[in-house]
Amino acid sequence: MVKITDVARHAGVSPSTVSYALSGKRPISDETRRRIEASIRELGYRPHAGARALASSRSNVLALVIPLRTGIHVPVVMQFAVSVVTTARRYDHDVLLLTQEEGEEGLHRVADTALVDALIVMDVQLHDPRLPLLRTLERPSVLIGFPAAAQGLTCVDLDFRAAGELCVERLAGLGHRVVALVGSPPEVYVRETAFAQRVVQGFTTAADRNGMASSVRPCPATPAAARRTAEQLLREQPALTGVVVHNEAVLEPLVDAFEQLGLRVPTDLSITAICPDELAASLRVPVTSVALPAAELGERAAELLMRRLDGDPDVPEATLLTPRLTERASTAPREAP
Amino acid sequence: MVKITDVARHAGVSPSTVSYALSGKRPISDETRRRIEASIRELGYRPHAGARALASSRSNVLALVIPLRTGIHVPVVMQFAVSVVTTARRYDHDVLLLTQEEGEEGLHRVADTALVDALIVMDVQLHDPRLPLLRTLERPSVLIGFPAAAQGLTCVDLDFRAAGELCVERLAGLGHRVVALVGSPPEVYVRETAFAQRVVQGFTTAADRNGMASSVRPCPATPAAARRTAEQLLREQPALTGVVVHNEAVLEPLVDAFEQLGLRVPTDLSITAICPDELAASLRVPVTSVALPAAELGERAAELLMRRLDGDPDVPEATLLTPRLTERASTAPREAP
DNA sequence: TGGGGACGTCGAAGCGCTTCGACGCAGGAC
DNA sequence: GTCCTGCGTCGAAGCGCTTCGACGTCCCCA
Repeated sequence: MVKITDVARHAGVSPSTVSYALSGKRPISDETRRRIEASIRELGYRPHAGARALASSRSNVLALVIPLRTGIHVPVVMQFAVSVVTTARRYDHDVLLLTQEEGEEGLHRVADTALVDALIVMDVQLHDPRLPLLRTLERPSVLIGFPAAAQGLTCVDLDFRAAGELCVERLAGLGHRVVALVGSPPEVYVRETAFAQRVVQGFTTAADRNGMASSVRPCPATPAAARRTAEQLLREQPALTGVVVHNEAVLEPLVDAFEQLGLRVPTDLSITAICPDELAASLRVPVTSVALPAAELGERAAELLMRRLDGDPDVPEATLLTPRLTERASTAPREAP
Repeated sequence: MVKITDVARHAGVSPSTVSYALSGKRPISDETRRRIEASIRELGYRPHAGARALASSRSNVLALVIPLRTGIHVPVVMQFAVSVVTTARRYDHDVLLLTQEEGEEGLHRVADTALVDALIVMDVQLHDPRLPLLRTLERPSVLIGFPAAAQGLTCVDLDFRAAGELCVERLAGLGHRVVALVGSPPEVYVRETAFAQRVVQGFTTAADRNGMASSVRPCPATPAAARRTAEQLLREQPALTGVVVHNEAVLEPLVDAFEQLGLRVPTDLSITAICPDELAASLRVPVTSVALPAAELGERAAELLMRRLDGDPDVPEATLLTPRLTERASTAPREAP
């Protein structure tokens, strides 16, 4: 293994000079820098990560905690993770993958051993047991999702409340008066996943504001459940003409189910969804949707973390991305009755 | 930060004794060990990862390189990753996430800086440009997938050739004489992804062996493409009664398409697939399938790597998992003509 | 009864890097 | 001409841990 002393000798300087040339923390003459760079290239030098971490108390590694639970759309998690990795690399950092299964002990482990400099935590619950820990940890963290009490924590998320409202407002603008929300699987609400509840709030608020008849229905992530949900909705709200779907897994089967029950989309029934754009656009009937910007969320999270690591004093605590609705083929004005 | 010297003082022993108590590399009396453990607990000591890595030349971190490309089923990648992380943790290791985008430079970086002790590389191509690098790297690696020339490399994969054969043999056993393979998207074959080609080989071999009429058709990962493929197949092979699907994304739309074209599954058309069990089992018509054992592959890969890190001299180079077929509702004996 | 292990512990060296203080030197201000 | 300042570089200390060799003690066997 070639080390910094080898480079120093080869370039005719001291090890500290090589270190400063690499880090830029002290001025180095162009001439010297060039010699050092040449030596590094020639010898194929790579600084030892452990030695660096020990001496500088910086590992240049971020921890990313991903959820494993059911009811969470896997491609979204993946997109997010990839985006975090890509962004971290732009700032010369790497990403350590943790599963939620490891729990608080896992967070402690990687933080207290200085394996990582900072953490990104996904799938935050309204009353997440990890919050106190994250607050006391000596390393900064960014949460994806907003817990009930977010003070002192850096949080990033899509504004799901506004997303719910946006979907309803769109339907209202098209003249629909009776709407329903097909939500995430029941277990997601049971464990008080923040974003799911916010969608419900936004949906309800906007429906009330517009004087619409509305109902909310969680839905397990299976085609059979989708079909059952569609049947129940039509039975209980025969005048239903607008549906908001916040459940990636059943979006397609749900559309199919409605059509098999005799409703044409969008002629008889308008559908809007909150889901990744790729999914909405790829369906047989492309669905008008509010995008779930997983990649942007990942990027933002990583960037906020880098700012905090840089000691930036005014990193915003709350970052809510504004939802954007893309019109596709699943929405139309309500037919005159 | 509490360090090993603090623990040593608190327990009334020398730092080296604490270290040996922790690593078990030298015998320590029960009495002393207990005192040390108590001190560790009381002080909340966690060894500094960087210092450890520097002194022991072991970071206890594995690199996992995941593919980003199109045509690869995301949930499978995720399952695999989670399984690697879980298994690595069993052996007290963590996992650093790299994207394929980083390429050979990324491999070099994490290996040469001693950030990681070993690497797991997914989505290996038949003639993967990373192979020479992996061979010369001073750290062990395990590949998921078999390149054309695998000597000197530790590889793990499902036996896709056998999986292809198994699907055909099942159809043959049910009396089917005309079969087709709906494969992965064309780009997967273009870049010579090993597993896709092996399925084709197995399929063709078994079909020939059984004197069946057969055809192979790559299929883009969209419902529209699935429908088009179904139509073309029926046009070109009107006597078709058996289909093997090796393409997660189109499995469901393909079944739908066949049914819409007037074929009942399994009465008129038997279908077998190579895909994750969850997917096959969750469809409206549960599909007879050969499981893609992502979790098991991940576990095997991590375990092989741990053995190599332990210096085990006879770690097998090739590990091919035997495919298992699960009978479901999509296959039936061929109707008497 | 003496010698040789095994056991349990310690001290010191060193892993490869960063960083702090110091120092020589050139240039500008007076 | 002197003094000060800032630039560019060096040497040494030290980050927190592991590991090697050494040493004392005890026990067992000849």
